[in-house]
Amino acid sequence: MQTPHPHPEPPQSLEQLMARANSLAGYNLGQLGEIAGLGIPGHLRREKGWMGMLLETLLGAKAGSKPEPDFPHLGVELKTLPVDRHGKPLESTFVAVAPAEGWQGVTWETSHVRQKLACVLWIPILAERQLAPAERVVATPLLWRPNPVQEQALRQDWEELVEQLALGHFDEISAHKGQVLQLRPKAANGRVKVQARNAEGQLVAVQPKGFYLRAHFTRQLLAEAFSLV
DNA sequence: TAATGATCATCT
DNA sequence: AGATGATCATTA
Repeated sequence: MQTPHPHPEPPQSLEQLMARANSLAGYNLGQLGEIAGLGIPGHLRREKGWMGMLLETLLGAKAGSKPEPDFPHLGVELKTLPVDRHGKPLESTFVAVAPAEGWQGVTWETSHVRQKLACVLWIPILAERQLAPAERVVATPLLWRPNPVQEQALRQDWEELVEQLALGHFDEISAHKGQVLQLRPKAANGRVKVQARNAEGQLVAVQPKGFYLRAHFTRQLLAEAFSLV
């Protein structure tokens, strides 16, 4: 096992990326934050993306806000996943923004959701809320591609949700829709608005939304990967 | 402003 | 407890 490097270059191969990811398992975030030379917050109330940014740094992902996979050369998206002591996800997982307009002609095959989920490096982190960030522990990583059953479930939800968006129901869709994929607010706050067209074609100001994976979906994909089957 | 990284806070 | 709706930091 290698020792984590503070600021590695982007990995040149999938094998190198996985070797790095495996080398982080077992460390707590206090140790890793120190290795990376980052400040370690006492809580994540104001730094909700801190765990994700830390893992990006240690794995050599491109920092910043580019609309690209975290490892473009490898086609791999990095996602940290907070889990409880049993490995059960504690939160849903943000996937992609849902544009308020322009859905006509968009298909699942070319969708950002499918592209983002084509190949994901999941880094589960024991992150129960009672644990301070420094005490949270990195678990065994999982390189995942949707199997046919999973992709079909994602596709079905995506098509149902996008149909509603295309029909002008952006502002009416709640998080209750979708078995594995849902739409939820995704904005700095409730005053942020974007323009959408309603069912009558009128321009209306709506709160931005994003696609999220339900926790039971990520729970199942972890279970399938790590169980005996 | 819009994209990245997500978790928080509250209600049921 | 679990899920929904709301929110926070940073960067280009």
